Amino acid sequence: MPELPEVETVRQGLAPFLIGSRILRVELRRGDLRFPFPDDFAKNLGGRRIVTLDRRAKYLLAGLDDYRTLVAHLGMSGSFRMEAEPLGAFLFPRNKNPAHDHVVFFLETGRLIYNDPRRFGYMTLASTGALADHPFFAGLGVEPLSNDFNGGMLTRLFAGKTAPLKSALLDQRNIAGLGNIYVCEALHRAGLSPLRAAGDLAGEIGERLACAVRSVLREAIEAGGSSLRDYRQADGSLGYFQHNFRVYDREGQACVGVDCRGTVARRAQNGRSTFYCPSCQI
DNA sequence: CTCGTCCCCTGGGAGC
DNA sequence: TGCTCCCAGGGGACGA
Repeated sequence: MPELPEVETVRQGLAPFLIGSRILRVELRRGDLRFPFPDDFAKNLGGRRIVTLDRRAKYLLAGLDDYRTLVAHLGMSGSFRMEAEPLGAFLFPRNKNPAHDHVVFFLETGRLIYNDPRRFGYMTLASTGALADHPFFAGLGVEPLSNDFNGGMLTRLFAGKTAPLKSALLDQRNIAGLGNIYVCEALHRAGLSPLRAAGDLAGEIGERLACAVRSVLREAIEAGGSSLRDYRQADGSLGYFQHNFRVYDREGQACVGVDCRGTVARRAQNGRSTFYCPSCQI
């Protein structure tokens, strides 16, 4: 489900409820998600105050007052929702099967519930100061919305790589936070074929791709992310960037590129669907 | 190292 | 209506 824009949208939605709020207790309804919860996970969270809420790649990071950080990854189908009354109506997305509510955080500000049908998500506690060295983060690539990310660095990053552009962009060790949707969308915006070798980016083309990546991510965050199946914003409302897809899930439809008469195609790369226009992506 | 394939899990939609 | 098959916003473990 969630790529960088969705996680960022969730972060922004949860921040007012979480930052400054104390965790009264945590209820684990099963012992594992993708991985087992660490020993004493719930116990160690009880009584802590959340002081920061950040995002790295597709991870949510809740910094605690004991210099540890609650790390959460939503996998494909994970979602957080906040049930709180101060804002009026209960914030309760109706589409969630309560059988998949796996973790409940009882906060001073309400209940924060983690729901995840496929259980590809995971959570852990890590030392805040050593986060960069944690196995989840040590190998992660550049944040595409950071100042470090631009055409020159992208060209250098991909230099010598024989993997197709699609795979290189999806690889979290290169750029952290892109997923299948936004890779497809960025490549279309840049007019680049997903099949082209990554090492092949000349200077001006690298700049075009970097700009496309940044613009699609920024616009998606602005739109509250993309709601396909399970994704909702933290308050249960839908994102609407899916209405702006140019290629993703548009197989057989007309390319929306200016002056392009092509048709959107789909093919498998690394076991996932790539959507692209063979006419204007070269 | 770098690639591709398979797998984890549940649910929704298409087709018969 | 009900079954089967395919597919899905992620990513880790393999083997070549």
